[in-house]
Amino acid sequence: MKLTDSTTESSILEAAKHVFVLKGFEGARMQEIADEAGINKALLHYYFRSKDKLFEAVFIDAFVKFVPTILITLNSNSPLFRKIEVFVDHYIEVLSKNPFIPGFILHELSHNSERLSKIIRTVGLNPDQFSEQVLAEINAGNINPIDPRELLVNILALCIFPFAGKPILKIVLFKNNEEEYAEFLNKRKHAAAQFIINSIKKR
Amino acid sequence: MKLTDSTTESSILEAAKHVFVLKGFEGARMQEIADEAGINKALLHYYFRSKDKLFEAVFIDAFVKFVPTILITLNSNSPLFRKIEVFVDHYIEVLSKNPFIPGFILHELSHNSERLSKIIRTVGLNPDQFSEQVLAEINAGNINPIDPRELLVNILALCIFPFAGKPILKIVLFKNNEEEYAEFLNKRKHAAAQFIINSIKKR
DNA sequence: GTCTATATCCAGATAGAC
DNA sequence: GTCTATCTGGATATAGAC
Repeated sequence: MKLTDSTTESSILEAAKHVFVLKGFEGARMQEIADEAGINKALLHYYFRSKDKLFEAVFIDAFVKFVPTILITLNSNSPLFRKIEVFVDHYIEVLSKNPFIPGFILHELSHNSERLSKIIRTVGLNPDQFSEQVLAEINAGNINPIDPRELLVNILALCIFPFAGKPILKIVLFKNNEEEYAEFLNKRKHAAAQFIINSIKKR
Repeated sequence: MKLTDSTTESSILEAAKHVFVLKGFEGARMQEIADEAGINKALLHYYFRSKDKLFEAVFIDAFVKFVPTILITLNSNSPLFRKIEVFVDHYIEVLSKNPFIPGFILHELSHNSERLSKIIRTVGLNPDQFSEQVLAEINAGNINPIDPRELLVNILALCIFPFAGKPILKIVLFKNNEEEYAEFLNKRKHAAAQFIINSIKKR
């Protein structure tokens, strides 16, 4: 978009992303972002007019990076079971490297749905192709009948919830042990896919 | 706890709960809580010393009301399949009446895990009895092998995610139509339980 | 472009009358 | 207990020198 992709601008964006994702819009402080970017507050306002604008840039970036790929993968041409395996494995892997993104997106979306919903629509998420595929498999007698939207929500829930709910799950299941939780997530790449396929597979 | 359960105190708590749950700790304003309770800011500080204290009262109340019942139900004596059906139906029903609670608890827990994790431990959540039951069913050859913790997380994920992710799901799946989403959640009480049971049931 | 200094605003908290 | 008025700190944002 900009030709002058100065180091400053990108380091601001990087710092802002870090702070906003961790603290949320309301909890984030411009001072902290400035510190983390190694500059001062005034420069933040020079590059981005306001906290609002800076946040919007960060949110759009995170949203576009993490959400549409969901449907791109699910709308691909792979056979259904393989698609589910690949998706779950890939998405849990990505989220393991960005564990705070789900909570960030869900929270900000809940609290600014008016302002941010236009972003969602701009991206143009469409689950129709996935739905068609599911219905075709049902008609062919390969899987048990299920509302494709239910299946889609289930897949997303099983991937995302372990991250959004990490703080409490880690305590309840693993006495707050970080390594064990990481191992749990790793096993889950396979286990969650298997759980889904087991449920819909005709036997 | 207090003998003088004045109307004022309870109306403050009610207003505070409403505002905190909707806006989060950082987003909430004492002024808004005072307005909603029909009093002024000074009285808030008279009853609860600070915003922090008021928040803690609200959070504990919400947490104790919504989280431990999860495990009480799952640790009951019902047979596994019936237990899952009852739990899913009951929990989706409860959350339908308090749709913002999941996001509230998950978000605040993520951002104050140090301060709030003692609350979690105080409540004493223990999934062991549920785990035992699952393992017993596996050994008896009634269900397919599965890590009980995976199963627990899956059940919670399928119930909670549709609420935490409501803003985006409503747009992607139903073009933002509220009634259709409510109907989706209603069908889900049965569909989600069936999805789980299908997956673990030996056939 | 980058800084220091400052303006402006607003939220949490307190003082003190009633 | 409840109010009005006020203090105080901190956060966003701007002015203006370099």
